[in-house]
Amino acid sequence: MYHSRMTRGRKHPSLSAEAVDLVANRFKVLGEPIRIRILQELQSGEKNVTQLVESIGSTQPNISKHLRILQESGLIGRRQAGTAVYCYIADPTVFDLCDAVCASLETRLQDAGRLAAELSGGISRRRS
Amino acid sequence: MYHSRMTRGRKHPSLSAEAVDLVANRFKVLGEPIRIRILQELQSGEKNVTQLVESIGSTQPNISKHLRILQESGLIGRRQAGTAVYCYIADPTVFDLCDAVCASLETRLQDAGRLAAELSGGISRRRS
DNA sequence: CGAGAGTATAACCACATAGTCATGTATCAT
DNA sequence: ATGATACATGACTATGTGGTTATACTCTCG
Repeated sequence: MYHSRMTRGRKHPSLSAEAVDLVANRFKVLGEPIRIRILQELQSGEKNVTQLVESIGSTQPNISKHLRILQESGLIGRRQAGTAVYCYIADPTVFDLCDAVCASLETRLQDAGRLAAELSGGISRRRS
Repeated sequence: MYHSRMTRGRKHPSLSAEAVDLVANRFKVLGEPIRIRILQELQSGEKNVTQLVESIGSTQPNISKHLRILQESGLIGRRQAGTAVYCYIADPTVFDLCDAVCASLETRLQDAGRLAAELSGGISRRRS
């Protein structure tokens, strides 16, 4: 039996269904590579739609649609300047999320690498 | 012009396309309410498939499919005991992610609440 | 060796959505 | 006003995937 810790430090009273939906939806917004790319582009400062279209390499309607999703989730904001619309990061904590995922993936890949290295030795040439 | 900070503290050399895909995929795995629910159920200790089916209230094949996705992404692990398969959290950092999202959503909703409160006063009864 | 319990899997359907194309809208310059 | 630029939006298609159903697999027990 694992049983592990019953509750870890702070109490987590099992979120309501709506709260779970909100959290999952935030993750879902981030679950699209092109949206991660957009956030990355905006990390170095605001950019307008055309600039994003060029730097990311997609069509303008596609970028516009993803920008809308990012804005509706509160991750980015917009500022109109003439005919151009400049987008900026509205919730910088999103990069902490990405960093945390990167860290998790890194250890996971390191473990996989260690396993691969271990397997590369074969079984027959191993003494117990 | 916003221009903001050029780079914030640590340098972020714009991840490669594959790295972005990996990150986005991790987020996508978490972008499903039922999978968040499963992780939540496992937070208090390991459970077998039948227990998860009952506590979550879905069908067994559905839960099994989501468990597979969670395992392939390295978030959970499995332990076979007789005919039962017990699942456990393999990457506890996932709860840090959820907490970070919750915190972000909380401030966002608080802001929305403040706006709502402000709007509730109307415009006409406001002096400048 | 059955029989039954616990899971996994395959086939299928329904729906959501990413991408594209065409078009609409708004702002600026001439 | 006219044209041009920047962006948004609607319609459409293709693809991915969540959920269900039926079935297969794998233990354990008698």
